[in-house]
Amino acid sequence: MERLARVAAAYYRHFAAVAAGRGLTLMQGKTLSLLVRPRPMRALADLLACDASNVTGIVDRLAAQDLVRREADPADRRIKNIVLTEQGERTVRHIRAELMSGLTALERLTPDERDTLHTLLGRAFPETAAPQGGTLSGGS
Amino acid sequence: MERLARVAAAYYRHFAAVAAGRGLTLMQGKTLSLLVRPRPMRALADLLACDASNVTGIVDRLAAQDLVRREADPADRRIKNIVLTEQGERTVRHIRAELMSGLTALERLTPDERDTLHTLLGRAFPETAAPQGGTLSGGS
DNA sequence: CCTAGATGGTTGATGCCTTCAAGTAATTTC
DNA sequence: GAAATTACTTGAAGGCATCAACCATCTAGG
Repeated sequence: MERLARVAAAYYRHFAAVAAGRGLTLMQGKTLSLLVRPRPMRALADLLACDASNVTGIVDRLAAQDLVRREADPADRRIKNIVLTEQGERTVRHIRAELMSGLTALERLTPDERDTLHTLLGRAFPETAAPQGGTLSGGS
Repeated sequence: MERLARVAAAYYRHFAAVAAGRGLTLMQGKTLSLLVRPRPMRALADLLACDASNVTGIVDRLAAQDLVRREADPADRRIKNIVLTEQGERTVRHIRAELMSGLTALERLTPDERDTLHTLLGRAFPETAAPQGGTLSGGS
């Protein structure tokens, strides 16, 4: 329980450090890694669990670094879809790679143990079951 | 791995919500719950993994709400020990209680499973082994 | 069609956290 | 006792969180 708090803190610090290595903040890194496919601002706000007005600023800063682009939605002109630029995709790949390489944590467990861990976390926190915002498995 | 990210996020949101219920921010709540016993500012900075200059402001705000008090250290007059006021102790108790009651998560597991989870997390993240900043077990 | 209401996004204000650089006071080291 | 450390504070600049207000657009009801 308390260990969980520490693990959570360690994870966040690690992520923030990796993002900082590329001149990004935690939220900017999180946002980038959500953009495996284009998403409207509103979707980002939901996934980041923050106010929509907040996303405006975050995307502004990402766009200022040319990592992201706003694209008008043809079907609904209110919507702006956020898309990774090529540089943005490169950055995401790098971040993901560093996240993994730095996270030797899970390699200290056997595959069986990893599976157990995953199952237990899933049982304990069913509400974290991945809506559809995952980094993979985009069943359209 | 990705599940870990979600669990971490969920944990933080929960903590922040509980703190907000008492008019506190996440960092203020964290700080309060570290004060099971008096600690110098520097120790708080280390435990919170943030800059010392930061703690000044956090403690200022807690002190302004009369939850915390600065006490001069008799042995080293540079040091200011931060102590919970009575109201601060009440607040900590409430926060801790709400944290537990809201966290039915672990009750979804059997004691055996809880133990396994704890062990696995400990093996995967040995660096989170609890220096001595815990909320209990203060073996002086 | 056309008004009323909901929805997507932006802006502005305020407050808190974060990082950095600089500064004061007290302690340690030589 | 001078020099280097250490504990804490201050100030400036940037980012995130929350809230209220605001346009533009879409959707419903008449």
